[in-house]
Amino acid sequence: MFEAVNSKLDVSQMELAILKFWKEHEIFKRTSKLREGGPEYVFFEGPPTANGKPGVHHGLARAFKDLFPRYRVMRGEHVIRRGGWDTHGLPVEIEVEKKLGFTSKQQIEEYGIDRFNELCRQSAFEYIQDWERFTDRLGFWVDLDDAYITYTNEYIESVWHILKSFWDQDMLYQGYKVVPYCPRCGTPLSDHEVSQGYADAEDPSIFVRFPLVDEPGTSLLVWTTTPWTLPGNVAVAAHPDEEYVKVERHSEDNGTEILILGKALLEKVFGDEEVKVLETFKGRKLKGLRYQPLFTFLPVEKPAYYIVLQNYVTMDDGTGLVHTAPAFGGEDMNAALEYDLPVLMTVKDDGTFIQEIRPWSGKFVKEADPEIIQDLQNRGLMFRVGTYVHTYPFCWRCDTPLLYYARGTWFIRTSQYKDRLLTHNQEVNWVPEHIKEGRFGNWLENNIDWSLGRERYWGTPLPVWECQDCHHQECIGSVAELSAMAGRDLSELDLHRPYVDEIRLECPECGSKMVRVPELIDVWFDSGAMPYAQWHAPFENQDLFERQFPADFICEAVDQTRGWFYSLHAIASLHMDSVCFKNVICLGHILAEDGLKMSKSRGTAVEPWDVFDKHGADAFRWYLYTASPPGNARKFSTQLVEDVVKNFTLTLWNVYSFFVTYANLDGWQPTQKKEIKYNALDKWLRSSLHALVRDVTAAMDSYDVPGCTRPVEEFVNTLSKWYLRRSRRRFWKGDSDEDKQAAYATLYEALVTLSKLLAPTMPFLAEELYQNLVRKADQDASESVHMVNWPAFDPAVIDEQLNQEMALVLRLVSLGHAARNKAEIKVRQPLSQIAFSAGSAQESRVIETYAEVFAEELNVKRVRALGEAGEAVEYRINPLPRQLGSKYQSVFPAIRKAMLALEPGEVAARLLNEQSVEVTVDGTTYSILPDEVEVQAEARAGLTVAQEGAYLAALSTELTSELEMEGLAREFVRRVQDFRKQLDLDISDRIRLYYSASERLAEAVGMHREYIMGETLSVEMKAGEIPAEARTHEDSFDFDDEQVRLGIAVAK
RNA sequence: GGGCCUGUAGCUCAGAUGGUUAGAGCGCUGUGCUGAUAACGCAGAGGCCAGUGGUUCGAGUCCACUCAGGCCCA
Repeated sequence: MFEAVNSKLDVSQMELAILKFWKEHEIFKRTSKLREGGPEYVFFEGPPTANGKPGVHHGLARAFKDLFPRYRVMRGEHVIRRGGWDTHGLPVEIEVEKKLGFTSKQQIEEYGIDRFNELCRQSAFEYIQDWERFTDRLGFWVDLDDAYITYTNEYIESVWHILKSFWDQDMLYQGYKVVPYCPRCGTPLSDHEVSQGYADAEDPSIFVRFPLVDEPGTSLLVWTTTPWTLPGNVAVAAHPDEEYVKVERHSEDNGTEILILGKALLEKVFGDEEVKVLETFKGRKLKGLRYQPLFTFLPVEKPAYYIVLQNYVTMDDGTGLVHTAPAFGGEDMNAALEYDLPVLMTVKDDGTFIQEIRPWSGKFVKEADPEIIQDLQNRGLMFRVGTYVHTYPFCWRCDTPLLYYARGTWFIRTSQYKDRLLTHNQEVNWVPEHIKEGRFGNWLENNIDWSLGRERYWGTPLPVWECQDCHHQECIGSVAELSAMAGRDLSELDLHRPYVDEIRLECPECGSKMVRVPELIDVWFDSGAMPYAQWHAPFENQDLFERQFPADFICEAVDQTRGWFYSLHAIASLHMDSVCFKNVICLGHILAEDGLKMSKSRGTAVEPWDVFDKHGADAFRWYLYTASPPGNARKFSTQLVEDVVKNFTLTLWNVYSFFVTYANLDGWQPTQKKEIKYNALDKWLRSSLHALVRDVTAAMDSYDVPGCTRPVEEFVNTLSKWYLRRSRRRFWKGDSDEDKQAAYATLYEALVTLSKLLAPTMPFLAEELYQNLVRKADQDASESVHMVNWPAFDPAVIDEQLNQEMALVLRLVSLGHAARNKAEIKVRQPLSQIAFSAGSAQESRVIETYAEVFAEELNVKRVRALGEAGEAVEYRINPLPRQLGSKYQSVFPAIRKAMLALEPGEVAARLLNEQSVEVTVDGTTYSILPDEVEVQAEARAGLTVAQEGAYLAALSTELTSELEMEGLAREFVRRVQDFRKQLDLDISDRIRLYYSASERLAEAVGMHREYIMGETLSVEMKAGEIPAEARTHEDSFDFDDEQVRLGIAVAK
């Protein structure tokens, strides 16, 4: 016996019970143990930071991450699903700073780096319990007890090892580069950090005169949006090949002045003002032209203040003459290197002017802009002042405007290994595919060196020590190495600041003191090093690491393209000369119902626990899998998850509870091994089922998530709405014959297979079905659906033709129902016959093959093909463009015209007999084949007809008294059934039935006595007075002008 | 400014290699059914397939440009 199933499913309660079952029986652990020795399937968990609460978007990634390991385990593979936590980095520091109310680095140092970092260590795990509960409830199987943690000494040591190996290969270098720099955080930002903080900003837009030294009264007109960089100006750049002009205009003091600017920008700059063009020339002519410096706060030790030629100059906006301050722009710095210009460092680390910039010393540079503008105005150098709205980068954490700033920092020479990065990218299967060549490929193509240094506190220290005297540098690759260099055992040392900083080494070159450089490394390097560092390789577990590298599968959202995806890929390419992950699903973002990002302030954020509590994790997961392709952004709401429950879960649940109910009534057991005589419907269902297994397996193997879920949905739908609908009677008919056995066996096979197919995607429901359907019947079966093997399909069972035929049957049945509706004759009234017409001879065969199915479903006595009885039928023919068009190309329209000009009846007759038809166009004769034309039939008047495309159903509506009697009998049955239900009788309760009916009805009941008793489970049926024992169950019914009084007594 | 993606019914999505009449589910309206009933059947309303121009006998599909949105980069 199966456990009785309540047709009303409480999803949440069911899932919680399954969770408990998994926990009590340690199913997760045992699925892994079970597959030990099997092929290794490698999954890398991208470590989240637990210093914020998990949201639905984390559910998205975790749902997708969970799917493939579960599937692979069922395929017999062994998967280590090790969790991980990303614990370092600025986000963590910022949170702690907020708590402490700090706004500057100085406060941190005063507070003490040791105490500060201790708080960071705690903060990184602030919400770890939320994460654990969330992960658990979602059914994401990942080992969090043994998760790797990026702040551990072991992890850091592995990172150091990689850095050292880079150092040894000269991949690590220190360089001066203009970097985006946050003056508040006091650190340069990586590109991926910068990219998170672009926003529209209004900046000054000023046009400044740079008076020429050798041509009094003539000035260069230069445009900039960063007045604060002007004290750092050392040159002006012009494009060598663009046209420039010298113009004369009336100046404000009623005199005239001469300005030089790009010709293309004349109109933009002067608008309606009339200016006189004195001269036009190429930019290269300007080379070396000297101008008077705007400011002379700092001495220059090299030639400066002249025009340089640079190809990056454009005529898009400004004046075509570009102010060059090497300390504050990448292109400026390049120009400085090319022309050997001086670099004026006018700004301190904290973003304020240095002492030498006297008027604005100590002022934050952006705040000094108005004063600088005023100063230039006072000196008559300002041509125009305006504002300019553009997108400008702000610090992604603290919102401070970033400064582009020349700083000494550390880099990895990734650009030198671009070829390797590109080659290995070719080995990766990206889902969606376009990321490979598009977003990620382009990014690699334009690779720039990885800026590694971070001047912060909570992170992996860069293990480079520098001699204070001779500046010799040593990179340390392990704790042992450090100990050896320091001359004492440091194995207990916390490898964080400030402790590492306190270690002083003796310089092997000069014997002087070496101290660690101040930088930490980019946290992305931490997470990108996880394939090695999670195992503490190569210091420990080297063999394990080798078995667990590279990954078969990783999955994160698209924003990781230049984050984790890149850091994994770059480190693996440089360190191992290998691909790091073979398959990657790159998820789109989750949007709120309004199509915008979820926002707490707009109230559009969805709380994941709401979803879990109301509709469960399975439905949540299923929605994410089926709603849209994984790479697309997806709108999300609780309502959409509810629809999954209603349309999918409950449909399946109904089939399941139906099966269990009747199987229990009949005492049916799956273990009964007998030759099964499948009927056509069973064969079709099994054919569909095995095709489903085939397709879902293929989709799973190619990481096609909609492909492994949507077809299941489709199958369940047809299972419920066609197979079960058509097979219902087979289950509740009295005797237990072969046909009934076949029905049970088929439905059981379908349900059990579904539970396995659903195990990776709906792990709870799958387990629930499995426990009852399989474990209840067979105590020796695997303890969990997640421990069984993935279902195999039998190609011999798959009959594509059968599947197509049944699709046609469904279509024709639908037409039959439409015809009945049109005739306004209910299905309960039997009719004499229905005739169908299909578009081709081949399709017409289906009508005969499935005559019985049609007869039963549509309640007709006879089913036939239209036209066979010689009734007058009109035909239309439809030459099919797909076939004929592609065959005859441009002649097709003429052929089509010629076909339609022929006598349709004759053409149809030939085609339906599978003969070809000849048409002549422009003297050429074409032979048109039967499958190139669709034949549409039209029935003569007198039949009730429903038509769709080439298909037609014609219903005979004449009623004989015999048919009417049968109709009445069926109506009678329905009243009895209604009554049974009303009385809340059990489905299998036998009854004694008493009735007194009006004359015609009584006659009908008499004629169909056996049928009625069988349908209503009556052991006795008597006309006349209702006996006392049935009095309590007595009622009257009127229908079809007939009356009946019924009494029911339950037979014991 | 550049790159990648998306745009098909009120909503969520399908629409191989181009094929003339663009589909499904949900929702809505009407109607039928009532031992699958938190259902089901049938019918209906609802689409300038984002726009413009091209290629073609034929374009939702291919090409170019434009517009809107998302993400990434400057």
